[in-house]
Amino acid sequence: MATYAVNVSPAAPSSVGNEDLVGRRVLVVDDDPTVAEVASSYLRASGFVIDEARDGFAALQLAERIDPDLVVLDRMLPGIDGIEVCRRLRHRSSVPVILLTALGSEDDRIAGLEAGADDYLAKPFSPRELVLRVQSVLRRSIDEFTPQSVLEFGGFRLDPSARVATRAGAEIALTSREFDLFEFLAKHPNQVFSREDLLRTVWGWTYGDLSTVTVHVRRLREKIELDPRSPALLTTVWGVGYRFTTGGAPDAMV
Amino acid sequence: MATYAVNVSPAAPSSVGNEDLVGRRVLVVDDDPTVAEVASSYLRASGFVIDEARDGFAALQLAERIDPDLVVLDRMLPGIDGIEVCRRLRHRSSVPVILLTALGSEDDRIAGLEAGADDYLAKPFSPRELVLRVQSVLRRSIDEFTPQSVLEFGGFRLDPSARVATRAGAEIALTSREFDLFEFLAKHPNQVFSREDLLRTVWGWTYGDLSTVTVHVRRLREKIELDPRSPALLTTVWGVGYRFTTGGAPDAMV
DNA sequence: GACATCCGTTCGCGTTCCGTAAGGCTCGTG
DNA sequence: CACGAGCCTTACGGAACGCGAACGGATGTC
Repeated sequence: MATYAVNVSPAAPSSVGNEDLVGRRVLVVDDDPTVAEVASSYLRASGFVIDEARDGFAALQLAERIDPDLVVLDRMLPGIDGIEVCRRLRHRSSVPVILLTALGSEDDRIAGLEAGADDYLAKPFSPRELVLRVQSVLRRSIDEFTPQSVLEFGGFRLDPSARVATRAGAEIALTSREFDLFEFLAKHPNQVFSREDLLRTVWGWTYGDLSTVTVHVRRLREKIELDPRSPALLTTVWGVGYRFTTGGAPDAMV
Repeated sequence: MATYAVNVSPAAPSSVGNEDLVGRRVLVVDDDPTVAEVASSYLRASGFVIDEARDGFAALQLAERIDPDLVVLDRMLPGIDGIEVCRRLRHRSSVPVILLTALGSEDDRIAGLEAGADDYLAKPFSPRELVLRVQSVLRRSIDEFTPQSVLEFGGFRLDPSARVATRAGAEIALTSREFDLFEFLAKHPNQVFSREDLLRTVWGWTYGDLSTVTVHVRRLREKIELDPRSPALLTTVWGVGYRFTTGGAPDAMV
């Protein structure tokens, strides 16, 4: 089944799979042992490596030592306040922070965002949602700092940073949209996407004319398919959407 | 005529529109017929397909059979306690659970969190709010780009995300409905489903012509059975329905 | 300012798929 | 063995869908 974790920015097509998240270090900061325990065990079950701190001071010290990939931070803490901890964390690193607020009050949210929190969760929260948010935020931050890798498959080569596509060394002249579409499909091969899916992820629209997708698929086919009349790579799945196959026959040469 | 993808709730930062939720299966578990009835009718009005159970045991059994997308679970149940039901549900699937608690007591909340509930609602609840919570939780649990697990059995291979079915490596050309039917049956082997069951789960209808199922079963048989005249995998259980056997003879040769 | 490029939209056509209806067959029961 | 209900098979019409071609507007370039 599918999903979405709250993404504020219009659906970024992430290439980071859940398996890339396994082993990441998460620091859980809460003075309530029960809450911390529940959160930790769920996160651990999802493959994260967990450290815990009971107050702000310990949190800062620990963060310094272990350099976590993400921090789950309670807003209300004995000693240094959660907001302040967040600010100080941010002062010397760009570690993502998820803030746990007492209630979804507007003030808390604003304060949290100002302090540099990446996301927040109102208490009482569901541990499963916490896991989803952690994964989502981590995915985003990994995306951001991972240099875009070049995609190679079946004679094609896609360079996202240069925005150049070649087949057997020869450049394929793609327009901007065509490249975006191609890139997304190439990053998620052997998966069917509906026109709505593509409109949301590639175009970043939540509504719109679906035939836009149809036409662009057609144009893309014209440039990458050997025989655009009977597509071999970018195939239509009737009543569902489109699927990109990198090369059922391994390395379908040109 | 243009076809539009419309997101009904622009307020929510999620990219999953409400239309994606229509037809999802919700299991409502409550021993009080009045409560169950109210909840069911409201959810049904919002486009969900509803099944009901009166106690924990029936709930677990039904969940096994129909594989719901979400469970609305009363905390107080005759026989097995709601919390325990939740825990057992979680034991073998990741189906989201919304717990109905007698009152927002702290103990209930903690116990629920530990058992893995996704959200709560204190009784008496507003049916309107229930619908909203169900939609919200479902939206969260839908992760679009995480490929689903591939099913393999007796020479067959079913890839739900690619929507490709193969036997011994050779692709079987299935239509959309045929694939859905095949997928559902393959996910619940050795179980008998009535035509009503299939119409509800695969088609997402609560009423309709049962012969629709009959015909599709026949069409599916034509494509997956070695001898469609005497089916070996998708067999008829007279007066009851259909059963799919992954390979009565272990690894039914090709 | 003229031109080329790209993008989103529109319309008509051919195809595919689905649901339903009708008749024949099969299985279980009395 | 006969009957009836349940199931299978076939055929068909309509609706949904995808495709191709072309148009007009917006944008950027020379």
